[in-house]
Amino acid sequence: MMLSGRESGQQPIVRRLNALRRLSEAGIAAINAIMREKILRTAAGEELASEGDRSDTTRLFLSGWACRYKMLEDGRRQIVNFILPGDTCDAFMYLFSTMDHSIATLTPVVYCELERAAFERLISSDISVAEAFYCETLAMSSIQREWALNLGRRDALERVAHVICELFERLKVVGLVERSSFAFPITQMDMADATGLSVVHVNRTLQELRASGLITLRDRNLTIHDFQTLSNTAMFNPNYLHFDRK
Amino acid sequence: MMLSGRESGQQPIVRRLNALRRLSEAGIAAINAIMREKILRTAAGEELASEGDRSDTTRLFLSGWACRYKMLEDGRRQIVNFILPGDTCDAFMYLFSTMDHSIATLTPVVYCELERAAFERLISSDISVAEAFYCETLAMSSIQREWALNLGRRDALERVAHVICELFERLKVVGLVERSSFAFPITQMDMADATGLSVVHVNRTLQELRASGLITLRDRNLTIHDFQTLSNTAMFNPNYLHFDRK
DNA sequence: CGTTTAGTTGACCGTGCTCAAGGGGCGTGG
DNA sequence: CCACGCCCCTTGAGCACGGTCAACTAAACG
Repeated sequence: MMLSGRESGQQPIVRRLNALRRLSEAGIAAINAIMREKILRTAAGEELASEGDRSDTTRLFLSGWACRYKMLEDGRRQIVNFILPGDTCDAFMYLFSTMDHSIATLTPVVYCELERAAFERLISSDISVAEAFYCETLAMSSIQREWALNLGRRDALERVAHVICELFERLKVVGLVERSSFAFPITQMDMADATGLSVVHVNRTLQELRASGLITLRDRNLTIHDFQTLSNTAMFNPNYLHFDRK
Repeated sequence: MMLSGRESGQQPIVRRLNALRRLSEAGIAAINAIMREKILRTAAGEELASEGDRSDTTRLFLSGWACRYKMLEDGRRQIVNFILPGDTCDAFMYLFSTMDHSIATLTPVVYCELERAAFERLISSDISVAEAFYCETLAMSSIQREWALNLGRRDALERVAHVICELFERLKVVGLVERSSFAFPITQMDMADATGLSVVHVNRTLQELRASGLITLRDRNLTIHDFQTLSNTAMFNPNYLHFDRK
């Protein structure tokens, strides 16, 4: 599928929002304008927000990977979502008093930070922008539902395959996939916490996927050799990502 | 905790929204007014919406239980959320072209159905109403995250205990708990699909909870004898429900 | 009454966990 | 420059949590 010239040159925030809902030219301009304001850089392994914190700032992720996670008192951790370039983090979260989960970077990250007022100004400037951010919030919710299905009803092989398929589709939309290959910067530990498995079992599962020739994962780079078979194994249906741009 | 007179007499939609975010008097009036329009009744086991459908109507649940669920091709089912009296179903979902999950009633249900236009009129009539519905959408998202933690990192006993604690708190807010007892109309099969366990194991787990004196479950009625211990075993932290009414 | 649906129990088994040990790569400091 | 420590990946062995299969009971319902 070819991308139109209008899309392929855009930065990830615009690409993603535009995949969720068609942005107007004015909307794109407004987003690009605000993006020049406050750009921050963070190292890997930093906690950007913690459960219990106040939640006043919205973050627009430009590059790098992060995750949302929750922990149990005894140290068990569950990653509930990955945050990828183009993702918006905690739009509207300021309506609640506190964060119900934490956010940590998995790699060095570059993002644009917006105070509540700046974000509200942005969404009130253009209806298509507002709707796109609503869609982004709903899409996060939809991904959470799919993850519940993943964690509750898929076995180890299916789970790992499913996470890989999701990452592939999400990265593709923001232009970070090149001939079925993409940077895959997370550790097997992170993968374990995302799939509800142990590190040891994730290791064995990845080897199974490698042995059957479906993927190559080397030097933090993942190549999908047979997406059809991989997505069949995972019973992956991309509809829940809502990249249909109604 | 005593409820003020203003709250205890309200119907569940107002009680729940008001727990998420303080409603204005005008907002409460607007909700009560619209609630007189189109009230529908459905039997148990009916599918209200199916994955892939268009999603134009918002439903406000007045009584009975329903669930959101997703299925895999081979029949495995995961309940991703319960829908209880006072819950709003698919506000803003019309921004997407299709449903990413299905909704089915677990008991006979009474709800108010709003077309997109009617819902948009409602939220544009009062800012506190609009914000309360935004909060409702965000709260659903937060519950999904907690469920991912539940499914990924808690063992069987903890999972079942956690679901019971959540239902207890959510029903309490809408006034459906009486001295630690509440109607518990779902089957062990439903519980299994919500916790990612098998029916057999849910049965054994419930018996374990009964044997340790934490709960009584008989005739579709559940009593919690020791909420403190139950919520400790579940590592239940009610913050994620966001009943803090910032 | 027969049929269906929900709950219960037992026996066996398998997926995935735990524990443990070892290897490779890389950064840091002596 | 090498030694050391740390992080991440890998592999093996044993085990346990929870699944599957099957049978039976009880209640609900036509």
